[in-house]
Amino acid sequence: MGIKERRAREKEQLRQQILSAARELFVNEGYENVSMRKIASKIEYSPTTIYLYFKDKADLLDSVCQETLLNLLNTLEQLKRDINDPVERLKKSGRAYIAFGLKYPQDYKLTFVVRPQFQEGLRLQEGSIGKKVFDYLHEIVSECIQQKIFREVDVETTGQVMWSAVHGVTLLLIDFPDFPWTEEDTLIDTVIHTTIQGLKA
Amino acid sequence: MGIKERRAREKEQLRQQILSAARELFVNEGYENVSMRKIASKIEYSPTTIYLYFKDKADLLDSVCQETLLNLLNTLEQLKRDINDPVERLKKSGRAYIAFGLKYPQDYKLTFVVRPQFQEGLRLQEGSIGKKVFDYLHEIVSECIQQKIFREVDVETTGQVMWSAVHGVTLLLIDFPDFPWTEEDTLIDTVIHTTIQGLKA
DNA sequence: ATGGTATAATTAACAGTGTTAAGTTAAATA
DNA sequence: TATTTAACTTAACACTGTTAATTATACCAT
Repeated sequence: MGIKERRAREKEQLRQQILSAARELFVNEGYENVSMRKIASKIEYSPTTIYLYFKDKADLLDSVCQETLLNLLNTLEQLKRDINDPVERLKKSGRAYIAFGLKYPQDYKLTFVVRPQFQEGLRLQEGSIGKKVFDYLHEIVSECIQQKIFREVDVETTGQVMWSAVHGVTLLLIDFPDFPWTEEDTLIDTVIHTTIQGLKA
Repeated sequence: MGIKERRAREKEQLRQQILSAARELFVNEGYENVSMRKIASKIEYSPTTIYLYFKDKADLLDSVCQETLLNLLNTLEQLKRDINDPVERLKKSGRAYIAFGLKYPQDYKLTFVVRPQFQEGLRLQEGSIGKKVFDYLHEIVSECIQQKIFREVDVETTGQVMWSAVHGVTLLLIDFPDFPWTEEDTLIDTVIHTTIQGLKA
């Protein structure tokens, strides 16, 4: 009975091999400049083998991004345990989100900029990791409103405003590293602080 | 002596024809889904003719982008003349900026996301239109601070915070069109309003 | 151990891409 | 009218993602 399991294990192993080859190439050379043949040759399989494990190139990208999202989610969940005050949690979470983006800039862009472009009609599916990340943000914001710390704007909008701010500054810092930014941490803190203040007022 | 001029005029005319055919296709079908052959057939020339006028497909998109950025700049300059109150001007400018991004998502992404990545070490080039757009923002923010409407944060940081907000929401709306956003205009207004409030407080 | 079977991986091919080199047509000059 | 020059097209190359058909491999029952 162990044979089927070993087989499944081997299959999973190859899947992971494809996945990590794809990530490395996507990150280093850009999604568009990476062909299925290039990925295949990296792992020394024929190009079509990949199609036995992933529907198409976009699906492969999607799987790579799911992994990234999972990493992000874990980073955030870690914070939830340690902090009680919702505003403080929101601040720290925002910082953590941005820090994650800056630590893995190419993975961040792959997930939040490239993937949507090539996975047309991508929505936040129920149960998906992306949904969970957003739910996490949603939850904190929700608490801030319940405790009457934020003014009465509906939860959805408030969360989306917060997301816009952190997403925006993350991408700007990634894409224009040579721009004369004010000191990085200052900028990040000011973005978060300003947004939170704006939501209070 | 008029012949050379007529020829030059005709050449410029075809260049414009290519440009506007490309714009229309890029806007309607997305840069990735538009082939050189498709553009060529739209203007009833052979595909290779385009290469007599533009270096490659990226250059074609770049030219489209420059034109539209110029439009944006003109739109903003118009606002400057019509509105006196700096806060009101900032609001309207933010909305115009976002509206531009949503109308020409490929242009916007090319300028502010894709190009910086592939032209490593690229700053907003001195004299470029992108730079001028940022300078414009800088100028308004500067006035808001001078008039003591905004709290005392230095001009650079304030401008960058504002940019982060509009950049963020623009990209999110472009990249996740199927996300369950609150009504688009509501979100945009709230982002701008929140950021401005946060900068006042 | 051998024949059959399911599964995994490959080869060959299609229709399309951006782009270049070579060839052709048309127009302006001498 | 012949020649030069500019504009444009044809044919081709080296790719791309992806599918159908085919081969090789590993397992199972006899």
